[in-house]
Amino acid sequence: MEENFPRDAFEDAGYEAAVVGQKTYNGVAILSRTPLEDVSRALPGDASDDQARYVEAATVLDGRMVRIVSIYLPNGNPTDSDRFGYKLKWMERLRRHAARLLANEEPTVLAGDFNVIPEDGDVHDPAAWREDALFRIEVRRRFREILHLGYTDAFRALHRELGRYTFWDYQKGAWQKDFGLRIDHLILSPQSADLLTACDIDKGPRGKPRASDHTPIWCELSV
DNA sequence: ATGCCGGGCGAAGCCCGA
Repeated sequence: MEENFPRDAFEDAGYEAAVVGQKTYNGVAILSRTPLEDVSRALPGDASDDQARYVEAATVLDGRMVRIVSIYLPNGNPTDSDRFGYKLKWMERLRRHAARLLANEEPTVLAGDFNVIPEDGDVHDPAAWREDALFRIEVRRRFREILHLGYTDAFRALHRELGRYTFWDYQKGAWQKDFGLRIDHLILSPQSADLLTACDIDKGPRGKPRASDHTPIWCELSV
């Protein structure tokens, strides 16, 4: 819930926040050192969808409007449940909206937990994951459809190496064995891809006590 | 083919994640 978000702590640290949350389950946020404007709190295309999985905001940087979209894309497992259909529909809504965002011709970043493993090299054991909702061909196809609109996977644009992950399960010693997944992505519009100077995954936080099962991915855009 | 972790919720044990 937004009222439980530690807004004051972030303000003290110099950040404004755009937050969308719900009890127990989902939540997304954007933090910015510069004022946020034009905040959208839902992914268009289904007014009945009340899951807190989308927030979008713009801010002016160096006199130029920059737009950030923060998402928590549905997991979709099990694939024989309506959760999988919800994921596919959510991705189709995201594609439609991503197409519309291109018309702004702004530096735009689609960021977050996409729950999509793009390719074989993004999972330790592709064969074992083939039928999982994170790797099913229908899901990867929809992810590629978004890229093919003209977006760039920031990490893959700057790194050819395989086996670089953003998530490791808590179970079965996945972290110790480096059995991970690359499912958190920074997806850039042409105008932001033109400014991309660096992108990487920071494994440090995942190794700490009581860590999240995800670890940060970051990128740098420079004029 | 999942629930061996781990967190949230809420005060035990279920639900959920990926």
